[in-house]
Formats: sequence, structure tokens, C-alpha cells
Amino acid sequence: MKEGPSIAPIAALAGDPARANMLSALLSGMALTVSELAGEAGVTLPTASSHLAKLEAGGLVAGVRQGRHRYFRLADPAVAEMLERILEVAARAGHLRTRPGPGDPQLRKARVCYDHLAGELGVRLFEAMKARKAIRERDGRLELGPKGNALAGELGIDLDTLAAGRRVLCRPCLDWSMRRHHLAGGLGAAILDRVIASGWARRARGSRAVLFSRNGERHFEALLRG
Amino acid sequence: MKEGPSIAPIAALAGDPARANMLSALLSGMALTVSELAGEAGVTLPTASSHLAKLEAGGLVAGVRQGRHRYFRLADPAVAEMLERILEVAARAGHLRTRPGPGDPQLRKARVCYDHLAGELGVRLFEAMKARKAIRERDGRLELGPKGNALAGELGIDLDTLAAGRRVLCRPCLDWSMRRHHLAGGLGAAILDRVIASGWARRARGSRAVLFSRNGERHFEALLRG
DNA sequence: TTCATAGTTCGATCGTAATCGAAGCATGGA
DNA sequence: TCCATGCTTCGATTACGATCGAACTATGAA
Repeated sequence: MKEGPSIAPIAALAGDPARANMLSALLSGMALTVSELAGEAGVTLPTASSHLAKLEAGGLVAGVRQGRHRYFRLADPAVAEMLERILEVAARAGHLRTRPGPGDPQLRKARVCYDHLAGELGVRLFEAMKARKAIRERDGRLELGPKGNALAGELGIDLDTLAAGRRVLCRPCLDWSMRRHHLAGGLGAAILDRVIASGWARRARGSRAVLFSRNGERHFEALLRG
Repeated sequence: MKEGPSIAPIAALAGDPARANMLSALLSGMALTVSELAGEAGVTLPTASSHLAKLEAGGLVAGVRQGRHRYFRLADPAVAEMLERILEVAARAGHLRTRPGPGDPQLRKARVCYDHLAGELGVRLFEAMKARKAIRERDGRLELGPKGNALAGELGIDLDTLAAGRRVLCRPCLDWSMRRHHLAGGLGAAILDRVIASGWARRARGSRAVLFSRNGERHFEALLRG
């Protein structure tokens, strides 16, 4: 079979766990630095750098320098499409081999996705915010809704300062444990920030899990109800 | 990253050259024996057997015993879809397996894509069908158009039986050699079926190429013109 | 029964690539 | 100018898995 392009080199790039984790992180559409991707993948900086060089050479990601940082994103929508197809096959084959580890239910309930809240609570927050019109979709883009200021106020988030930053305020991020969206972007990050700062929840050490206290969860649920 | 399905194990399966060759061979839609796949991949029988066991465990292929033989096929259209997407990315990145060989023009003209027609003729068919309103796009989805029944009738395809199946009738499939769409789905498969059955073309042995007879091509061209 | 063919299992070998620490650049801020 | 931070390169180590021959099993044919 010496016909056409070959799948092996590309698939092999996505087939290493560290690189796969990086690609998964980039699937959110965010551009991430080498350090952040190293964290996502659970490897050191040199290792991450080496992997990213390979991914870039293979045409899966594209990097741009910005000052001292190097931001990477998926090179192409076709790459994102490919990754989603692989995820689809993985999900189908998954239930044969998924053995939820001990920390897994926690992760499924609430976890950090880069710098914002993901998992069941993240998805529910996203949907509650849409129902409350704190955010809304317009022309396929996510933006602040008429009630956005009110909700930010409840949480003690200064929207003006946030909006002044160059970061996108609201961005949907696909949640692989729920197959639905949660909120990323500056506002998503600020919310997680407040949730932690107000003591509703804390980060688990060495994990992406976000552990809510009983009281914190009550407050959070109240927020969801509006 | 313990969230959701992981792309690494699946991609790694497709990332080994021997396994990738087997998968490419199976992309033709044919069921092949272990020995045949060993030949395709250029490895010995034990090696092929080991690879196929892994592919089967990973849910990428499915094997059935028939006498002394064990026939393998792709487990699922989703797997074929995934492989096509990888090919798409590979083609963009310019990862050609070899320089275009002698059999390449044939492949470029007409070939099997899992179970439907791809290549130049596949793309032209797709576009002719859209022009004739046998198919149309609506809300970003492909569906049967007002003239769909007429065209199916010309080819001797029973649309009712097809529509009763649970398979999607019309689906666009991206063509790596043309960078345009051709027709997949139940109707796409049925058309290739009729093209072969009516003697317009035949499958090349050991390749994905579809070889049209002079007369068959004339008929096919007439079909394109409507 | 005996032989032949198709495929699997086992064990040993061997390459490749992932990994990390340490050192080297480069950029931006003080 | 100096330092801190972000990233890359280098070199050595290590671990995993692809590979094959040989032996074994199963199916079919003579």
C-alpha cells in the first residue's frame, strides 16, 4: 500500500500520552504557553519543549512568540476535527476499559481546566449562567449577557478591570466528562478565583480536582439557582 | 489528565507503521485475513497477529473466524471516519508516504473510500448531484434533494429500503486527493455498489483503485450530465 | 490417521524514543 | 548593567514495545 498520505507519523504524534494531553488541552481553542502545556501533560519543561517541536514539525500545532513566552495553538481546524474523531472512537471503545480510579469521581464533579472550573459543577454553572442571561451566544460567539454585571457583582468580580485586559472575557470550553460546555476565558478564570478565595472550595494537591466544602457547595448551588 | 476519553491509546494504535498499513488496507472496506494483512504491512505472521490482537482490543477492528481463516474489518464507520481525518491532516502536512507512484493517477481518479466512491470521479459525482438537486445542504447538514428519487431510480437503487436502515443516508466525506467533498453514507455506498454491479467499473486487486471501463465511464459521465 | 495450512503464544533481542538534570540562550524588567 | 523568567539544547539513562524464530493449537484435506 504505497498510496497517498500515510497515517502513521501523524497518529504517532498524537499517540504519546504527554503529547496527547497537550493536544487535548489545546482542543479548548486556547493558546497555551510551553510551561502551561508542560503542566497539562505532567512533564518537565525540556520534555514539553521537545514534544512541541515535534508537534510543530508535524503540522499539528503552531507556535508564536510573544515576549518571553511561546504560545501554542492547534495548527488548523482540521487537526481539531481529527482529534475529536479520535476522541469519539476512544469514547466508544472506552467502556470496555474505563476503570474509574479513586480520584475519578471528584474529578468528574469539579476540576480545574487550565484556570477555570470544569466537570459537572462547571457545566451546570455554564448552563445556569445562560439561563440567567449572564452570558449568551450570539453569531456563534459567547458574550456577556444583560445580567452579567449582576452575577459578577454577587461574586465580587470587577468586570471593568477584566474587560480592560486583553483576554477574551467569555469562551466556551468543551468538557469531555460531560460532553457539554463550561465557561473559560477571563470571566471563567475570575469565577474559579473567587470560588477558591471565598473558601467555597480548594484545590486538591497534585490533582486537578476542586474540592468543595459542604458549606461552599451550598453557596454554589444557591448561585446556580440565581 | 484523567478526564474523559483519552486520545493517546487510540492514536498510538494507529501510530505504528505496521498497524497503520493494516488499517489503510482495511479502509478499502474489504475484510482481509491475517496473512493478507501481514503482507500489506510487510511483517511476519506472528507480528501481524500480535498487532491485530491489539487493534481488536482497542476496538478499531473486528475479526470473525471463517474456517481456518480469520477475517478482519474496521470495527465501525466511526473508525473509518477517524482514519480519513488523519489522512486529511497528513495530506495537508505534506507527509506523503512516497513520491506519487505509478498507481497513483488511478487512485486519484477513482478509488474506494471505505465503502463509497472517492477521487476525482467521486467529487464530480458529488457536485453533479448537488447541481441536479439530488442532494442539498440544509442547516449545515446534507440531505436528499427533490431530485434524489429520480437519480436513485436511474441507478436502480431502492431508496425506501435504504432510508429504513439506521445508517445516515447522505454524508459528505472530505477527499484528500481533491480537497473537496464526495458522497458517503448509505446512498454513497449504494451508488458504488451499483457502479460495480452494473459492470461500469471493477475493483483493482490489492488496491483501493476503482477501474472504470471505457464504456462504464461513458455511462458515468452521462449520469453526471443528468 | 496423517499431513498441510492458518493462526497464536512464547521468549529473547534490539531500537527507538521518552524522560530529566544541567547548562545555555533570549527576553523583559529593575 | 544585572538579574529573573521562559524556553531550548545537550547528554545520559531508561523503559517500552516491535520484531522474529520456534514451538504450539486448530481447522481442513487426503
